[in-house]
Amino acid sequence: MARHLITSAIPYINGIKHLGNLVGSQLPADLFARYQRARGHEVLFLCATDEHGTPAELAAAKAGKPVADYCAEMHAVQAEIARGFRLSFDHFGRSSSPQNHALTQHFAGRLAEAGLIREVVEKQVYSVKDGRFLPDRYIEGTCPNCGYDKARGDQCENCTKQLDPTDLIDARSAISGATELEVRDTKHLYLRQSALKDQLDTWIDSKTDWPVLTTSIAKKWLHDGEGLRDRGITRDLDWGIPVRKGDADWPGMEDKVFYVWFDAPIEYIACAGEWAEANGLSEEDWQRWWRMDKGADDVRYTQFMGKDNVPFHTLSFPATLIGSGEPWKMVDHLKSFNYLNYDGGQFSTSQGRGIFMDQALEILPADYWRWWLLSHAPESSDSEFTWENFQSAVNKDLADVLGNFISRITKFCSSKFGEVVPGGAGYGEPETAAISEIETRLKRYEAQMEAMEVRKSAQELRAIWVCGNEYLQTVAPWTTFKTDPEAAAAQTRLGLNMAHLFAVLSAPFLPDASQKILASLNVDKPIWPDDPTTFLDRLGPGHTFAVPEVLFAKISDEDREAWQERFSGQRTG
RNA sequence: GGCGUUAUAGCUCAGUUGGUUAGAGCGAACGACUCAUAAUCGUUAGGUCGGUGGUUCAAGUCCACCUAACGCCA
Repeated sequence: MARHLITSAIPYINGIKHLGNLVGSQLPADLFARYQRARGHEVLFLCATDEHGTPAELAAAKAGKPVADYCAEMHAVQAEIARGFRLSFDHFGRSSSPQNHALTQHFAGRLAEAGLIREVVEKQVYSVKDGRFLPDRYIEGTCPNCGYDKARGDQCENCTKQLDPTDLIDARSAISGATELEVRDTKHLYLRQSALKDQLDTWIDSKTDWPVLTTSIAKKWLHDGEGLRDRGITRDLDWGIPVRKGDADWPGMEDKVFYVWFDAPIEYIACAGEWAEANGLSEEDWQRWWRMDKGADDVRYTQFMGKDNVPFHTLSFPATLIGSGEPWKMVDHLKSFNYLNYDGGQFSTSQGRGIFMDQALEILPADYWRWWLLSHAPESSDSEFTWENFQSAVNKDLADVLGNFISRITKFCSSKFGEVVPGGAGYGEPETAAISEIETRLKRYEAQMEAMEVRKSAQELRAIWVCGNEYLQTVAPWTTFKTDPEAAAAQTRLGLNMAHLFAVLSAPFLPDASQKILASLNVDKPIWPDDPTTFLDRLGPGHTFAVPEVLFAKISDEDREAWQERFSGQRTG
């Protein structure tokens, strides 16, 4: 039994994510986690919310709530939606957890001891009235370029020009409106990533099985221009993890917090600690997943993320781990995704364009979205969501091919033999042929799932469903029944066993539908069909079942048009 | 303006290290079946692989230039 540590990129706290975000990390990670569990492996699947930083503070201010309260509420909302999509996290943590505070401070301390932190004095805008330094985007004023009077210190939203806070005319604090601003010296910490460049380079080179997309991004950051640059890891904010050197104070850094990019990936580890705590487990129980010296040497660690996150996972986070000098588990496999486009443009959180996770669940059950998104995952390049494509794929694949198969075989059996698996003859030549075909495809399905080839896995799974319809069409038990009921009984028996097989194989993609089929077939402990020949004989004569409700309703043209209309503009509420 | 990505049948996409008649699903046409959610199964049609030139015995697959779309940065 292998051990799989699986993490999905952690979604930012300020609002509900769209389907592009979902398919870019959480959903394929869930597919992989469910598959590995189904194969009987030990899995720890972790995700969390990324809660620190300026956008969280701004969103909280906009909502008129203390930032801690806002984050707690949004975490609950995101957790609920994740459950709605059947994302099977072993724990859905928070980067603001006590565990992450402690661990982030611990790493900073280790890095400082190793001489990998340097202090830099910078000039930054200070608001006397607010009594604090202001991040660039907390400063408003008139744009020197276009005259827009609500330009921010980092960029003018009106003319999109990049700005420095000192460029603004009549600059004021976005918090209080105070105009008494001055530029003061402030001290920040930088992680000396450049000192780790060679070690990172060697480490990347050892990952010969990584996709080119991934290694080329990493290599580009390592070698372009001056090479890997040091990065600031602190900020002048209230909301975040206080800068400390392990357990000790960090002189001169009293009012600072760590920058969100530094503490967010550390949450992958801290989340395991949260998981242990939530389940009444010990330190050792989570450390055996993360510490090479405490049992993690046989763990296979896979990360899922969108392509924009690759540099953080291939360089910044590994720099933290390597720099600590401690034996932390490093990522083995890194699966990155491109972007999903929406009807000719991009999904956009800031512009409210596209379909958001909560809205998706309002109109259709999770399985519909899971199937379409996974079978069209943007793996090799960006891919495109259109309502027409969604409608036809869902109707054809789910309703016609899988749903109808379950329906026709259970109803046929029910009408001729009752709701019980019939006995009759043994399997003959057509049965052997069908089973052999399924076996071939099953091996391919398993290989694609192991390789995390999401689209190809979906394709192969669908082909397996088709085998069922093909078999029924070939042997035609409804005709056989008229002349040879014994043979028809055997054909029906295999059909029902195929339904069982399909349910088990489909579970990673379609957890709800799979569960419904298994329930109607009276199977409570599904096992993986390592040997299809014996598996397709598991439901023996006399085993009872019940005809299930229709598994997948079709999407009508009217529905599609209504949704197309509803989601054509910006999200309003 | 710089960098990068993409450009394959009507649509959404596969095409490993260059090698026989370029593939899948949907859609279309025709046929079979009637157990089933007017579902299913089979057959067929459809592409000078964005354009031009080059390397090679051989290029969708490598190189150069061009065009278009998109993305990142400035």
